[in-house]
Amino acid sequence: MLRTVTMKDIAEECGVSLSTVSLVLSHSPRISEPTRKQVMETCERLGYQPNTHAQNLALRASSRTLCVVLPDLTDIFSDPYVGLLLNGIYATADEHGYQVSILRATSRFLRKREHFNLLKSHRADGLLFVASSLYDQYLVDLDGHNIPVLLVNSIFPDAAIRYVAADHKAAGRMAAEHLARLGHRHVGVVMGTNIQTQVDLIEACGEALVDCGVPADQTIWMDGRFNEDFARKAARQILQENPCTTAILTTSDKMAAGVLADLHEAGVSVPNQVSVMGIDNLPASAHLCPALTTIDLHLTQIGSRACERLLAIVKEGEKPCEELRPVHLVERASTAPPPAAMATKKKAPAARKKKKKP
Amino acid sequence: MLRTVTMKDIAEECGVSLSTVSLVLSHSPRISEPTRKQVMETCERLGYQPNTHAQNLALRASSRTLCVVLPDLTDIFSDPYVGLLLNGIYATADEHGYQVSILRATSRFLRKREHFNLLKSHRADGLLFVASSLYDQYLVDLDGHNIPVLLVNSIFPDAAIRYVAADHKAAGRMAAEHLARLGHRHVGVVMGTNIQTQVDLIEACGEALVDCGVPADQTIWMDGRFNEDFARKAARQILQENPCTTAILTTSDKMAAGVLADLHEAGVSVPNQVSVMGIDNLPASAHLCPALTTIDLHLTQIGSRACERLLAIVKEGEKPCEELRPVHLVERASTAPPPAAMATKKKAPAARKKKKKP
DNA sequence: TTGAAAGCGCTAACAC
DNA sequence: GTGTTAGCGCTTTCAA
Repeated sequence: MLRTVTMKDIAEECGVSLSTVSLVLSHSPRISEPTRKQVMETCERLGYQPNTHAQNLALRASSRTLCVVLPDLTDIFSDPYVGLLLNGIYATADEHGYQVSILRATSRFLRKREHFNLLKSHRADGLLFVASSLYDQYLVDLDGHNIPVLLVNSIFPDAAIRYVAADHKAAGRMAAEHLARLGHRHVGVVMGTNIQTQVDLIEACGEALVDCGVPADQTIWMDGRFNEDFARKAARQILQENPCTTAILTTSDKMAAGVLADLHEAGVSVPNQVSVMGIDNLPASAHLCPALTTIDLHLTQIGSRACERLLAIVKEGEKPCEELRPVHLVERASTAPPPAAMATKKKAPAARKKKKKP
Repeated sequence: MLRTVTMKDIAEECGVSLSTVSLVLSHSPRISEPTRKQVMETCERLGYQPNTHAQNLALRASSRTLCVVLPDLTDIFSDPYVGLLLNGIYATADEHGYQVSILRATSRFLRKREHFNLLKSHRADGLLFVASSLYDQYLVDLDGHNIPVLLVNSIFPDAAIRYVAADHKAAGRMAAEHLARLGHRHVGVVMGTNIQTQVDLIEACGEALVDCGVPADQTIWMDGRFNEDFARKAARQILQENPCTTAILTTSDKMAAGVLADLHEAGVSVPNQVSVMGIDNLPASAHLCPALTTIDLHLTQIGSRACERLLAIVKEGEKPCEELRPVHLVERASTAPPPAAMATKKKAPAARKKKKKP
């Protein structure tokens, strides 16, 4: 085991006082070169490492740590959406010499209102909330307290909490326009609505669709859980309800993968019969079959930017922050013009093998 | 901002001494009920929260924190492989009331040998290394020091470091046997060899293939980087080198996704013309087209188990740990018997459109 | 049952 | 230049 060596040990070993050692270690200029050298060397030799707790205590100061709070889902870390955000957060925290600590908003966490305690107990200098949903009503508490807190790629409508998020309205519009431009007139949308940014996205999408001349009643909206399984079922149902559907838009790449899988199973060819589009641009989406057309939310950048803004708040104090970041269309193989028969405005009889609902 | 309230504040407010407050908070039985109540209530009212640094310092003790060290790859968090391991680690740490802190082995980290410092500075009670490769020679240092360290799903051949890992040899054997059982006689293997467990896996796989009657010279081995892009190229090359190939095994699901994408692009039907198989069983693999046959390494469980073992070491001291965990075949749609023409032992002339290597 | 006091390892005035 | 000293907020004997 590593025996703990303290400043006192160094001082004794060198025959100097505690404060001399302290001064050397804090790079004070008013220390003679020989003493400095001797002390440094002894530290090296004995493997001295300051006790962080003592240091933080004496500095009555920050632990130079940011906390990321994740929802308490057992599989939260294996979600690449979260991962991308974390990539950015870590990179930026690192650059600024900050540690980051990831916590989950378990029921215990919420009961004890740990988000406050983290700050009070000096375990964190600031808090980043990632992937929080509209259900996370505890966030409302954060409003007003002027606490160094920031939401990463989410928005909380009921409270004035800082955020950095992708411009989801732009994303929704962009997706709608892309599909409309290709000629799609019957689209199905698979979405989750438990997150404000999603709500914004689909609202903008709906409007844009109408603006582009797609009659509102030709669009089917399927609302449900944010995973592949729901998406699979939703895809099937959309094609049953309206066999004329030539495009399915999902509000996440993860769901798009589910749709793709379902269509593959059902023998529906993508993009020849049906186009599929996602939102997020996860790394894996480029390697789906076919490669997925999507809107790049630049999640890593959002994480990075969020961390930057939070750090500014931590260091310089109170500041509002409501930053919407640009998004971009990534066109790949999963979208194409609708099949000829479908492209016409008049509802052509569908030549598809999907069986109708009994 | 939150004003810091200390034990002293509570003591004064209640008109008792500091130590009384301390005793109350540590649930000492020798405190009168009225005092206890009064103190507790005041803590509640004033929102008292102990200063962790002071506490840790006084306890000259653990910070009840485990550190996870990840390789310094910018996209490390969005890798679901890592995510699954983290899921397990976090769940278990939580259960035991431990925090976890994730660090990246940046060059600065290595230069300063932070893995030692984390322990010395009491920022961590134990260390978990995740996704480390054979290149991470700094791990060799860990040997001998009897430090609370454990490798998660990796093995380091040059040093005696504790580990909990999937039984990769079993996985290799299982995969080989599955393909052989289906009747495949010409298989291509796409692999990475910068990780000991991978080396073990492919060795076992190669032996099993031969044992099952697949002549060694009918197997093509492609070694390279651990990502989709390499896998895509490798797949193409395998089919060029041996158009008789009826099955491609990759040593990770991620690479399998790349192979699937490449075959899709090349118009090769999976599993009708070529079977594809992965290793890991990532959540997304069930939603690939077609759904991927793979070996489940139970990564979440490995993370969980690794954390458990480390915790035992932290609490009870030195213990060796070399634990190999069972793995299981997950049969899905991407594997099937080879096409009839290929199944015969005699090399039938290939009726495939892939062009031969010149 | 409660209080006083020492000490955890470090920082930062201030004195020499 | 270097040493002395008083905290930082908490735990924990030991006394009262």
